Amino acid sequence: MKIEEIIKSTVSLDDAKKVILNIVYTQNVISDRFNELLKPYDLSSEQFNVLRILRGQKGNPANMCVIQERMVTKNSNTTRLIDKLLLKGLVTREVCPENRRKIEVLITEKGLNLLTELDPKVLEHEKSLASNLNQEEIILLNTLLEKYRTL
Amino acid sequence: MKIEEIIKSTVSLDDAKKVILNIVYTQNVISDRFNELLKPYDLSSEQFNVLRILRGQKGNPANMCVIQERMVTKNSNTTRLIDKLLLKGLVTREVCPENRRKIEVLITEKGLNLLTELDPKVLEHEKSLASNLNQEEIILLNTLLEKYRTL
DNA sequence: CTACAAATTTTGTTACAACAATAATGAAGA
DNA sequence: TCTTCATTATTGTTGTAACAAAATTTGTAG
Repeated sequence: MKIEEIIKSTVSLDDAKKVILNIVYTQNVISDRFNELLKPYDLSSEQFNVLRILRGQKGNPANMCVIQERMVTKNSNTTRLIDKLLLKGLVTREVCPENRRKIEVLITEKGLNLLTELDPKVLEHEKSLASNLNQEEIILLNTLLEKYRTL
Repeated sequence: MKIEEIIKSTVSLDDAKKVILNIVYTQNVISDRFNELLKPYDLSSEQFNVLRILRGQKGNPANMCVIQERMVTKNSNTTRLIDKLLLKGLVTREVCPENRRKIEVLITEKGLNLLTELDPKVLEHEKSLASNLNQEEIILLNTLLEKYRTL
């Protein structure tokens, strides 16, 4: 469905404007579907994102700074995000002994198991969204988006 | 900058995953810049969006349903959004006489003037974002995004 | 060794999003 | 007319986002 129909625009839109609407709207579609996927697990997409960053650390602890800079959507209060994960027993949090300003966050077995359970569903989500584009088009889309946001 | 560098990923990512990250991240870039633009005017992007919908009505009032379905990002509580615009004197709100369940929202002179003031800045924002792509690439990007989100 | 600046995280506050529950009105049928 | 259902909008509640201010620890210049 074209973006003009979606927002029921009566006038035809400039292409530069359309790109913005298309990106914003497509992001909403992605998020909505992803939140739907996560809902049964009582996990927000941000929380999931942090868990995956922690798994990517392969046993090394991550401090708040590291987590923040690896998040797609930078979130000013990582502390409270970690609080939630702590409550669910999905991560541990300890003061770093070398530098007591820092905090070491680690994913727990329970967190790892949850991710393992989610992995196939997330993969399916990613593949299903991209299923209307062939490999070449996907690569092209990546290139264009990267080029688009370069200032 | 490539999306892998941005999220400081150590492993190389699948293209289907990269598309998602690219769309989400690009949307963040767009929003951040747009909010920056609106900040001096004490207007949120949602509020701006509603004002533009109202101007698009060309004098005809819009009720809540109409506003909602034309918003790019559907927002469950349009009522409170309109409340804010009312407080600033940018819109009027009245009960529809034909059907008293409905509400007629209209943009005021003040609202129209604000939009007129913003128009060139918004245009500049749109053009500047798209400035790294030529016309052909922009159209291609629109096509690919539309195709991408089709289920 | 003290004082001051930088780095890192936490907390407070305000506003907004999501979702369900409620209210108000209208429409249609027994 | 009365009941019931559908439509439209508002409100309540809970959680989260944004942003600034504060707190804690470290490094360093005098």
